[in-house]
Amino acid sequence: MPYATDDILQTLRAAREQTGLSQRDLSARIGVPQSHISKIESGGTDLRLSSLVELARALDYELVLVPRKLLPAVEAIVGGASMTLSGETRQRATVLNRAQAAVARLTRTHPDAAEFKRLDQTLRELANFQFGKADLATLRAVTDKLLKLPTGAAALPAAERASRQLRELRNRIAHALPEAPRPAYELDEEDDDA
Amino acid sequence: MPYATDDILQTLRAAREQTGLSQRDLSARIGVPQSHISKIESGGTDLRLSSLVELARALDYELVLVPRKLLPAVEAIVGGASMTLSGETRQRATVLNRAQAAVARLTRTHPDAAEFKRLDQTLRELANFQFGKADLATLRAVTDKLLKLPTGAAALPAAERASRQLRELRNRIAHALPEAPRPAYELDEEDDDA
DNA sequence: CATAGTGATGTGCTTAAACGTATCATCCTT
DNA sequence: AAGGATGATACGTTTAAGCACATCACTATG
Repeated sequence: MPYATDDILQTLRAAREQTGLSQRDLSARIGVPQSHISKIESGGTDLRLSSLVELARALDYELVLVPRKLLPAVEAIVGGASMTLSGETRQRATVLNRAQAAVARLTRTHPDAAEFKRLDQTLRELANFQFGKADLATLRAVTDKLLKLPTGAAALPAAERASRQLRELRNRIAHALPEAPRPAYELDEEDDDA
Repeated sequence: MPYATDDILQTLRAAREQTGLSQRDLSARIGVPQSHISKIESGGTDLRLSSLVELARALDYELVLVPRKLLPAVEAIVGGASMTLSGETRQRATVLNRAQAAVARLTRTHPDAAEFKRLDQTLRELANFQFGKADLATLRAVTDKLLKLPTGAAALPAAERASRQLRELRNRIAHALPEAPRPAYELDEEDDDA
């Protein structure tokens, strides 16, 4: 049943994909089953206002009632057609998201470790940048390391190494230096390259 | 249950009052009982998205999903706090609304009469003005005449008179002339004054 | 005072949203 | 080929929105 509310649902889906969240991620965030998110996004259900607002806020959106006369002005700001974002941008969002999740997990097991707060802060700063394929690979590799980290106290040195690598990445991008002095994805002792 | 959707409902109510519609008018327009409108506006129900959109459109509003980052910019345009409008503005909206309804009724019974289309056009133009107490009284009086008009063909001369009076009113306001040459509410042969 | 229009409430019925849980086909990545 | 993650569907239960009809107190208006 194609309601006249299609663009809202489309915006919702675009917003979710833009932030690199899966339907399951989002559903977990607001405490509903994934099946529900799917039904909503495909227009198979007629959302209640409270649900819509909750959903929108989880994606950092807000629901606004706009007089028709002012619609063009507002759409000029918001960007009317919710642009389909490039695959690269999506990958970047996804990996950043995974990294934050990994740090969050580690923080839960080590609430005392200051290194994790520093890591989280670095990740937030990285979220403001637009970076290339090599940078993406670096972030992806570091994230994988963080995800595989055991929850024991022995993880701290590895975490510190990851933290340092991410700060270097941030600084390089921030200062727009040409390229990494040595391959960015040569992270550790073991594996050497893609 | 004070949802986080209060401002939306408040905007809805403000929009309705601004256009001079009663809950019954609005309910008739979108085909729901008045009790439902009341429950909605008082936050006693959790609207479905389709209903909300329908309601908003009936009031010439549109529902838009705005990224939090752009919220200040959008609110600057829309006017954030839905200003409580003065009682005079409300009366003006109400009477204009009644007048349009009266003309619409007459048009239905006389689809051929060009005078009614002219009347409707004049009313639309008047809607763009801000007018004082005397003008309001004039409009109110003419509207009452139109409302009491029989549906027979004999109504045409009276309609023509009303049309002329409204055009004079519009011209006077548009050109900001000091005041009506003769009391605006001396409309017809019969009654003489308030 | 009577009448008409306003918004707020109440009661009952039908339908569907919300939710839990589970399965499915499809992609990638290993 | 095996593995994990993705989004789309299905089924059953509970709760409430939507709707209709009816009443109420309040306020202007004649």
